[in-house]
Amino acid sequence: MEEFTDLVEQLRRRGERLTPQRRLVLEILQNSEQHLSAEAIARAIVLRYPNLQIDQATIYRILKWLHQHDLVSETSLGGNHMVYSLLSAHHNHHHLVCDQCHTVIEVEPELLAPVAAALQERYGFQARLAHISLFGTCAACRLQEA
Amino acid sequence: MEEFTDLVEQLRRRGERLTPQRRLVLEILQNSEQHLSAEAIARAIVLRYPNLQIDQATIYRILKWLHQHDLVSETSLGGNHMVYSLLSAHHNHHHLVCDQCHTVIEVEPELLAPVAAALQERYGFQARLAHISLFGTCAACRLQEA
DNA sequence: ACAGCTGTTTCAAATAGTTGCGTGAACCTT
DNA sequence: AAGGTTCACGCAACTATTTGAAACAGCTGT
Repeated sequence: MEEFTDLVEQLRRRGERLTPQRRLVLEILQNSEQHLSAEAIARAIVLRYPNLQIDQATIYRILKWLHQHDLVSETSLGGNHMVYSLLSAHHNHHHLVCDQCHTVIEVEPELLAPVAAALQERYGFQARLAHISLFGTCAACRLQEA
Repeated sequence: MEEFTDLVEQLRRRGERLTPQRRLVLEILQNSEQHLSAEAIARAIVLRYPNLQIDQATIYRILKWLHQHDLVSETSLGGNHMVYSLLSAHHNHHHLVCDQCHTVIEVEPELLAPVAAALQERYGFQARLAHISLFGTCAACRLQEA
């Protein structure tokens, strides 16, 4: 809960407006260990506050807004929808997604740190490398091919 | 044109079925230097053969099929649609996409080669790193922020 | 050239996400 | 606490892409 007010304060300090809808989405993300889809967030809201309901367009706008402020990641895991999760300092990682069996392997964020450094140095580009997905073929599926 | 029959033969050898629609999409991709959206491909087809018309669902299915066979890349450049391009040995690259000004910087594929090697070695995962996009903030936009 | 098996095309409908616009609410000022 | 400005919300319409099902067409063997 402390983290929650933390985020709220962080946003307020940036001059952002805090609506109940925004607090709600933040709360849901805060209380989830996993990546959530926009629809899962909507369901979680209704589950927790059965008489509330947030428009889907609003949820998408809030997620985009949080993403722009670098508070959540927006990731494709190969399915037909994006998943979102809070960018806490701990618990960051990237994803290896197998195109064949759709398994997702989580890898340490350090793996891409040298890339980020190189981009910064050579292009002055500050890459946002958080919860990225890389697609390919996992070890098990490679074996099956042979 | 030689490359074209090359691709066709490559697919036929794999036992794939070659329909006029597939040849057409291949031809369009072959003759384009740039990344094309599905809609751009449809337009290009009508432009070249005004009395022909391929269903959009077919175009999407063909593009997915070519992507699965590692003949084309499927990339998001931050807009609301994917772009596709032939994976010729030459002319490969990755993209740095600025979230603010939407500028796209092309970078050499070698930049991610160490990552691919590390993933292979540590996870047995064979990553498909071709025409990937990394998002972030470009040098110019970073200056403006300060 | 023909027949048949199998995979592909088309059409229409579904899904994920976006956008324009009018109303309403957050936050600043007083 | 009231007033006004600015921006977010809700609704509905729209775009990009996917999927199911039925008709159709490559390719193989004859």
